[in-house]
Amino acid sequence: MALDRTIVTAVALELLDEVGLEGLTLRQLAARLKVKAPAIYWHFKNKQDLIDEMASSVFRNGVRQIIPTPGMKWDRWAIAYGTGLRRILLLHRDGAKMISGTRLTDNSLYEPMEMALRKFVDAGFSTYFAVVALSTIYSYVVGFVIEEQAVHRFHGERIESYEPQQRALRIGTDRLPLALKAGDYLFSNFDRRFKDGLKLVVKGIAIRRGSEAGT
Amino acid sequence: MALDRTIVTAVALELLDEVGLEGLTLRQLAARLKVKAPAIYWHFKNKQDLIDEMASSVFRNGVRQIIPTPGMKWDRWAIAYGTGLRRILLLHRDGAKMISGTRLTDNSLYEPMEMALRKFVDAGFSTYFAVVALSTIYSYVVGFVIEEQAVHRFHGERIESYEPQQRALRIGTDRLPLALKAGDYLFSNFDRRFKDGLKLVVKGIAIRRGSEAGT
DNA sequence: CGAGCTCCTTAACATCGTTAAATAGATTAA
DNA sequence: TTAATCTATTTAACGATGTTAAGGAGCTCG
Repeated sequence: MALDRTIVTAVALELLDEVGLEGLTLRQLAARLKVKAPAIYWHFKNKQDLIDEMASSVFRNGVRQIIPTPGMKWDRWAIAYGTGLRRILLLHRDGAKMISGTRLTDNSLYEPMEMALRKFVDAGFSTYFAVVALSTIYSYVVGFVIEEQAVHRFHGERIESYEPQQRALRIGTDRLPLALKAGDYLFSNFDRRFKDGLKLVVKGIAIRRGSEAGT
Repeated sequence: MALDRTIVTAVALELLDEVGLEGLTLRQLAARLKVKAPAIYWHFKNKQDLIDEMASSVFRNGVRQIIPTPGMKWDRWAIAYGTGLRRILLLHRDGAKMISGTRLTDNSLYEPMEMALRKFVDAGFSTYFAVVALSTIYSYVVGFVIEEQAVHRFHGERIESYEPQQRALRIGTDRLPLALKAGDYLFSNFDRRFKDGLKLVVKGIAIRRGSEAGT
């Protein structure tokens, strides 16, 4: 009855948060919608089509967070872009994996991209280097959050084999002191490490701005 | 008979190259090994265990490419590390996705990590910033190659909806000139864009070296 | 010779994505 | 008003998947 792509997508995202991307099945989703599984095929071509729509929906809802603010200087905005992008990916369990495996064909996403590139170009970047800058931040964020969500699954819970003690046991105490210590930084305080990595990328963009790319 | 984890893993990687991560099934793998599917369970706890081993194997074989050379300056090596890491991920279809979804628990990987961190620390970085630097490159590379392999699946073939013309149609010609032009850069010449992004990251590491992180 | 271990097969299970066909309800056309 | 058409779903089924249980062949060693 009152069943359309929007509602199916919304409920699918709820289910995603509970069972993860692997656990997301059409039968479970259908049950939540008080419907049988094949009914979903009236609204979506197949499961991938549904997942594409889920990803697009998440992006569409969050895109405001990463649209350039007119007055803001390019480097401050670049930080805001990376931060906002991460926040979007963290909105749902396995968010980064979901989005990375998806073709974001939603046309409404090209306009924010245009604005983002414009921000760089207006600051004096070539179009090519604007693309490099933007996509480098994007790659960094997606890569970071995929790792983050592999450890944190959602908010809170941790996965056993990432427990510091387990890791320490495998490494041994003496021979690899740096690798051992690295665990403290790698598996806790993701916020801080993310921010520091992002700052570093933006600094790199700034410094390579004049010297055009490829040199 | 002559069936062990090494052989199963090797054949699984061959199969991966032909069918991709989604198409990789235990029955197909078993057929190649001239064996029935449950035989695999003698050597591996389950499918994830197999995939973990595949990923670890790829890494173990390629790790030499990303081990620091003693004489090399840290920033030149950082470039070599990113480049080598990408090459490893590109060795197999869906390589980046495979590795990103995997816990690399192989103990033999901690030693290269130790050496990598040592390279940074010896150059004057704090342990924390060495971790930030290394993991930032890692995240960037993984994120980049996931995208790259979504477009290129393997070497050569391209996926239809990424075809420039298709994209141009969706975007429209006039209103979003930068987003349109971006397609040229985003979907061709991955080598160049990767290298430029990597350079940018390494430059960022260099500049933030003195000013400790978190500031 | 026989017990036990290693490694594989046969058989089966629940579950999955997906398709085909039937069907109820609403809308439209005659 | 009735017949036809369209929309949205159900029922039934298919082939395929990961995985488990039980059994059996072949080797090793007491």
